[in-house]
Amino acid sequence: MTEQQLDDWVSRLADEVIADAKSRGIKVVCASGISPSGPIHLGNLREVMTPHLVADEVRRRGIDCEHIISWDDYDRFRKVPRGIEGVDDSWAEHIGKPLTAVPPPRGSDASSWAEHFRRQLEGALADLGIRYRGISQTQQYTSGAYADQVIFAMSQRSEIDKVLDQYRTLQRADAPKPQQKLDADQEAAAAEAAEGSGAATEDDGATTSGYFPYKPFCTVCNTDFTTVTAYNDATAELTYTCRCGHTETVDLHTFHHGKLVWKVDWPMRWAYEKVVFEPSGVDHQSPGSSYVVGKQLAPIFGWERPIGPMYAFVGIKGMAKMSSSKGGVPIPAEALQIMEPPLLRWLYARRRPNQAFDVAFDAEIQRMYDEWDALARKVSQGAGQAGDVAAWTRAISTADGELPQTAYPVAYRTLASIVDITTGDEDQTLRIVRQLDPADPAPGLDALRPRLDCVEHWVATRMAPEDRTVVRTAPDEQALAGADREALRILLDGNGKDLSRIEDDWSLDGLTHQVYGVPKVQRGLAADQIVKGDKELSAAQRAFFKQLYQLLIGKDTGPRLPTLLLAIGPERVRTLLGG
RNA sequence: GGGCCCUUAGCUCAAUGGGUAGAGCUGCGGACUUUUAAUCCGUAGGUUCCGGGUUCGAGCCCCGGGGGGCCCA
Repeated sequence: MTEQQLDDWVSRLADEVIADAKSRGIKVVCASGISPSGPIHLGNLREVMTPHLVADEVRRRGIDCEHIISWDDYDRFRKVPRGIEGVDDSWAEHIGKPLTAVPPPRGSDASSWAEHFRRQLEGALADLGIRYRGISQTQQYTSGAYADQVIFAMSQRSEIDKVLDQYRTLQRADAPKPQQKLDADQEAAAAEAAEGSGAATEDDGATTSGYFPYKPFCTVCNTDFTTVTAYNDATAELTYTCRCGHTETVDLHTFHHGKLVWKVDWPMRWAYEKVVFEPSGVDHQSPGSSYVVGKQLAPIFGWERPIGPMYAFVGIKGMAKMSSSKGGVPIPAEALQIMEPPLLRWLYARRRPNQAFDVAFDAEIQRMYDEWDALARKVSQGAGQAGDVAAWTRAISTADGELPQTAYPVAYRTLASIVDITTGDEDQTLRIVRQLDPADPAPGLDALRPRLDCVEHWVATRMAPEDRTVVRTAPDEQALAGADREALRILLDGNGKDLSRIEDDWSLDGLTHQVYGVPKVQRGLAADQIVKGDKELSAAQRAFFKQLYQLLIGKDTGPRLPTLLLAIGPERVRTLLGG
């Protein structure tokens, strides 16, 4: 099956990319650009996963290919993100500095803001089996790697300005007059939008003294609140002034303390790295966005805009209050605490880039896992449609080999329910798990990992309180008083005939026999008598079970009783059931 | 005001470069002495958002419109 070429959206993009690289006589280079300006969330992961999947498909076909990740860590620190632990308003003093010159959140041992957030992602990328070459833009710019490109861009500034100006005037001409007052919400949203990232809102380099696509960071205060006031094309000497009062003339041949504005920086790098494939988010779809403008700017640098689908946003389903108080949207590392790498890969591989999807952190994750397990079963039987098989293959493996998988996969929801009632007790967990399939019992808990670790983390941090099973610590005397005491006595002590004391066979099977036997002997039947289609008996069983759940955990329903009893233990069961 | 994406069964989505619309979940029915399930089998369910056009043939391509999402101004 691995011999056969996969057939899905990734494969079709790879066809395109390979053909393009071939026609230009170059190696396939797929690129991602990540700005470590704050937590790099699951939406940003699409920026990495999409080129990764394409690059990986190219490699699977035995064609040389590279995936680069440009860390845009020389971007300016725009604003202080809210809700990040160890960060407060005092970080505002760093606004305008390169991200690598901003201190990391308190408590981090990273060397800078950029490194702190970059490292969080790097760990997850390793777990996900993503192979790439990381390129720090700080490193590139400050080393002078782009010096020629910077000087070239400056020499082409009127050309560049002309392109950018099309959109500037277009936007003004088409802008409708504001006809109604904005309400408070709209105003706040507008302010947020104006202040926020948004490639198109970025300063494109226009100043009152002319257009310059390069912006220096001030050598005194290290911010980019600078204005270029003069430039000499013959000598590459540039003069700037800064908000802080500093003024200086520098030679761009040797001065490497600034960067091209984003809309110019991007096309320059396409050319510099010979990028053939680089997707972008839907925020680049509007006219005047860097991706649209880049199509016209790339030729100036002797390149053409790479193939680049727009990818839709990734939503998060079921963020409990804990995360909202904690502030941000979850990052890949957090997702990997509750789901295995192949599952996360699958979520990104199964949907085409233009489809939005959600990553579930709530109980929906159980359904996701059910689907995943069903897919694995289907594929192992040789069934499944082309797209399904492709997504599954991309999820569990890369061109470099297979990712670690759980040897003995038990359904996520089953494990969740077991971990919930055993509160993580390993002996009990193992005992219950081994009962699941007596014909092929789990060899040990290690065979259940890493999925079990994910489940334990999910139960501990994400399971909804109302779904949790909380065993009573003391008997509910009132409920006990109204209970069917005879039934409880038979359950605990037997009926002196075919049901014995509950402790006598304290096993899953024994307890099953016991709990189902009680309503039968109460009705004069043998405890193990086979009864078919007796509606009354069914009703009696249900009522009896409901009573037990109430006495044990204060709810009408819960985990299967034998399992629950096993987890609670005989002494506590006797206490809670009155004797 | 402009742009991009989406619109298929109750829900989530498929449909190898036009060729009789399929899965999963849910629902319903049944089996299993084993719940309100952690099993298995069966089954129902669609005017493919609407209107035109191209074609022998359109879920798919073209035009117009509706609805939803997002971006920009």
